[in-house]
Amino acid sequence: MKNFKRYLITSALPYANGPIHIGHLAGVYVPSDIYTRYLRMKGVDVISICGSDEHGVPITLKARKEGVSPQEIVDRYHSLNKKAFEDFGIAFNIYSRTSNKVHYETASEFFLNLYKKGEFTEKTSEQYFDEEAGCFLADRYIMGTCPYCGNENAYGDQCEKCGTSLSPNDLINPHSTISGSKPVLRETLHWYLPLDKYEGWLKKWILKDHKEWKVNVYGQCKSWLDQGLQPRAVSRDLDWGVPVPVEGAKGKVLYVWFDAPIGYISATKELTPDWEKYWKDPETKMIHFIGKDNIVFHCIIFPAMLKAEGSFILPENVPANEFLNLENEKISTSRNWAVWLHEYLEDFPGKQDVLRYALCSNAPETKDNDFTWKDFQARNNNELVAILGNFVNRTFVLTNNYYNGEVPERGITDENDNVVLAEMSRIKENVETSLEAFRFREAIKEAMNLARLGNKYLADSEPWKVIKTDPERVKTIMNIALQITTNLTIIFEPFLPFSMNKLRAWLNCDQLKWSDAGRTNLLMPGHIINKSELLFEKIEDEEIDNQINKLLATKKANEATSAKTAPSKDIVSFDDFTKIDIRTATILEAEKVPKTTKLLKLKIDTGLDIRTIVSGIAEYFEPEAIIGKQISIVANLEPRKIKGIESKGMILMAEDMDGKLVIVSPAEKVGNGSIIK
RNA sequence: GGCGAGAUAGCUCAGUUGGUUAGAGCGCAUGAUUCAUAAUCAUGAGGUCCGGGGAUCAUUCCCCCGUCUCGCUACCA
Repeated sequence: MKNFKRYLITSALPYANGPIHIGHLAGVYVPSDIYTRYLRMKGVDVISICGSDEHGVPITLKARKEGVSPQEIVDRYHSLNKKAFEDFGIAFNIYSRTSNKVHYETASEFFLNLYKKGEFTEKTSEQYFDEEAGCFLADRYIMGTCPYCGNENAYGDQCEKCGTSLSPNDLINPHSTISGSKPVLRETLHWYLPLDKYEGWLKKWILKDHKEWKVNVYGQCKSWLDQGLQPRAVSRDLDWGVPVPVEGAKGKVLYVWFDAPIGYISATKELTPDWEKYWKDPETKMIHFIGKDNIVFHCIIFPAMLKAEGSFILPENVPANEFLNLENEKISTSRNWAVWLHEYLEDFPGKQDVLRYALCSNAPETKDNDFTWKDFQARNNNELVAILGNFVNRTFVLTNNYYNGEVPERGITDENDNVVLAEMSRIKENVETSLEAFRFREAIKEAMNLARLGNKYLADSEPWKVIKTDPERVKTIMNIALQITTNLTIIFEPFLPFSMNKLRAWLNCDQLKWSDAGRTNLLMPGHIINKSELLFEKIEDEEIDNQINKLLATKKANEATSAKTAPSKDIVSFDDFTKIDIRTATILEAEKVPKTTKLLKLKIDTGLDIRTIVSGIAEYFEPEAIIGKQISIVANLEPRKIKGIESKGMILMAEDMDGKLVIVSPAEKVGNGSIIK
């Protein structure tokens, strides 16, 4: 096992188009913070790097929507998130941002280095250009009619109505969202990083040399490498981002995936003039904390960039977590389905550690997990309050009652005492092993065992009884209880820094080193401890109900807005309306179109004829289940070839907010071909 | 559609390089206890280890076929 001199910890740069939520915390920032704090307590040289990722198309879109500049958007979320992290006790050495000067310089320089070394390939391709606005259009800036569902507001990369992924060329009647004009195809030059060139090297580096990586991480890398890597464009036609620093690249910026990871480097530069020792000395151990959606970037693409540059070290490990759900549903920024960190801090002042504890205990380390407010409450009331807080409180009350806060002398210890004393260092080692292996759930559980040990020790030795018969013996018992309490301040420090800070103040003791954990003489006889308060408070049902109601309100609001989102269409004349031939029909046969996810091929009886209609409903209906159903169709729609099958007509569906489809059929059975009017 | 990961007690998760009674925490039940925020301690009940096949003396664990969840990917329509 290689011995490292220092650590470089990076945490995924949060995207500055929204606030931080519990999903980010559980997946990335809480584990990274625990790990960093642990290393600091060990006294090793470690820095923790993070910052806002502020480029990319979604930010420009949000800015446009709100009628402000992209800079205003990123300023807003950068300061919001930076403060929230600080208040939550995520102890980054620096929380930087990719819109600052150091980053522009660093990213340009990085690009130029590769450029000069000839690491890029250049390629021209045709892309849509807006002649009125005078710029190329990102896929998201192009709207048009979806060729599959007819939605007139489909984006160039995706139709949000039917969920289909599109390319801008698929759109019927494409128009620019900037000027509204019809875009034209124009040639544009881009630079590509030939990932294929690094395939062999990556295979060895990951598949052979890093078999210890988490199975989800390793598996996904293997899948990518087995499929073969393709060159990837590193530039885009956009005006928001780091300009491509070569001649003739006006209007081109570094693509955000290339730009963002360099943010780790520029943040380090901003932090210390010594940055190179963290990034270039092979005796530095670099760890990337990320979520599972980022695996490919951090395990394949960024390492390839670093390798291509040549002078940088590579990550030793990338402990990516899975995702956290909230009350059984996916967390979603756009749907406001989240517990936002800045709101939590307002709603639960002084309770940072409770959330840290709940998220760490239930971190999505091996699979997606669910956060519920009930679980949060239970973790607090049954574990933090009942086990940890209670033990601490018992020890303080007894010590203050019996000895006025003076730590008593430890006399002769009995067998049980010795077992308990020895157990402390065993727990320390267990926590250590778990942390080193990035098993944070296991680590925090083991830490809690120290408090359990304390409770059990008091229950077994019953000082409140013994005090009546053998006061000398009680001194030994309480000395041991106090040593356990002091050990708690070390063991729990990485997990619950706020509470341990309080506890140290009550114990009247300084912050100790990790290596002190397990020692049985941390508080010397005669040392005076202070009065204590409650380490944790119970959380009542009312507070939890408030939070749950808040979420229910969000749900309602979402339903209401989605009802509003379908704006009414233009008035049509009665004549126009009558042109549409809507009538009833019955499904005779239904089968899935092979090699598609959404398409069903239906044979229907329209009363006029038997015909074939292809419909994108396979995700919601089993073919067998809809055979015999009476439906409504548009019978005179222009036929269209879909997947090589001629589709004659369209089936009418009602679509709810989640995209769920429901068949529109007559309330009672009527003859096929009955006109709907 | 391709690929990756997951599916184990009411909940959140361990685990088994295949081997007699599958574990932990929380919840639940019962008992003990009162120093402690009804907090603690002990004991106990709870499981077709996603479904179906197969190989094996034996499998929750291996192989095959499915189902569900999540992620990545694909000019899938």
